[in-house]
Amino acid sequence: MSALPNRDRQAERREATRREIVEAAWEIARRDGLGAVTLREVAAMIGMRSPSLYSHFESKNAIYDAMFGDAWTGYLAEATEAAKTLPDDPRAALEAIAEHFFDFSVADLARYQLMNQRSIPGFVPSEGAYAPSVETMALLHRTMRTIGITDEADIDLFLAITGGLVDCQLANDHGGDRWRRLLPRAIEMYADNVWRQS
Amino acid sequence: MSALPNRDRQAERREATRREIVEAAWEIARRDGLGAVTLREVAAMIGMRSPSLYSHFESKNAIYDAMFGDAWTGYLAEATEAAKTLPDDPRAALEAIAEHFFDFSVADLARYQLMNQRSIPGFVPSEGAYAPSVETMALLHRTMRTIGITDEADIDLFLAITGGLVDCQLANDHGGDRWRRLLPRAIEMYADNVWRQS
DNA sequence: GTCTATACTGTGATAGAC
DNA sequence: GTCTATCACAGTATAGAC
Repeated sequence: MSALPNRDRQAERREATRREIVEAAWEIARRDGLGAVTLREVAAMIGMRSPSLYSHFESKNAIYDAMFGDAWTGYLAEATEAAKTLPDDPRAALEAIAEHFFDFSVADLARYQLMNQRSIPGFVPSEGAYAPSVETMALLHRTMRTIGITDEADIDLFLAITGGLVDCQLANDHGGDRWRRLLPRAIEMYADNVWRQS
Repeated sequence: MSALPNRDRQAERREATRREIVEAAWEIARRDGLGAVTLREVAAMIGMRSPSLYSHFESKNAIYDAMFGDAWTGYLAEATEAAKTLPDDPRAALEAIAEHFFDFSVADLARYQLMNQRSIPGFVPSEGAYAPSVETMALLHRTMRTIGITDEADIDLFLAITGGLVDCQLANDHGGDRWRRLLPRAIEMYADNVWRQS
């Protein structure tokens, strides 16, 4: 359908190869940890030599960068979908948001470390890869507004509580639910505080 | 005074060299980040070649291990001291504990990453280095008991809230006080929840 | 444009001389 | 204990085959 069908096919092929590389990197990261990803193994998994990766990514960190963008884009998509079916009750809505973030985070340690911790020495996400993260924050602010929370400090506190529970869960009880069980209570506590005047 | 003065002097000298190595590693970690520590630079800082470090530490991770033990020993010492002069008021005591932990954490990012995050790929603290961390938890439990908090879930929630604030501060507003300012309110919120029946 | 072969630098780690 | 020399492996640069 395009005026330049050849270009499109090339671009598609190129994008497909980039995806292959990133998917291979995710596989290693999930299996052996984020720091265990090596260009040689990524290349071997898709039948290449490591220098060939440089035809598609300018550095190893550029691969991490694509993974970072991937992860936040995935979360943004899920959160956008979830925002459509939030409970009407403000407290139930808060809990739904927190539980969704918690379960998403805990489902993939490597992904969480890449998204929310500075786990790779020297890696700083690019502006482009950071965009879906910023967009996710914007979505959170809009959603919180519909719940009746507009004060930025209130949102900051919500983020700290939710993130703190996730961190404790992953660091001290990986695979368990010791902190997951505290989530409803934590949200109740938070809601009591935010709406303590009314 | 010893029966084997020579042995003592050797042991002292050996321990002094170990300290030199660890201090050099801390200096690099604070300046360029935890992951930027290299054996060659550590060795150069104390006038050695890198292979010589292996006479004192069996691996690079063993140096990280000593640093990990260092950091928690330092915090345990401060916390033990601080526990002696806690306010009588339970809420004020809680806030003092949380503020002390927060300020200690924020004062040194590299130290915090080593103590509380899995920032070094493949590094797992040894049992010995972990001991002061366990001891710190025991101290926290004892202190919380004097405040009137005995339920383990209550303590877990306290840890999550405090740690969450620290993480947000370091990740999103390093050097600022955006989450530090929320700490008194967060502790108030927590106390309201813990003592909501009374 | 895509991939390979080769090679350079820096890393943690080891072997053996002194 | 500390050195020199060296290793295996990492990320990466370059030149050239197709």
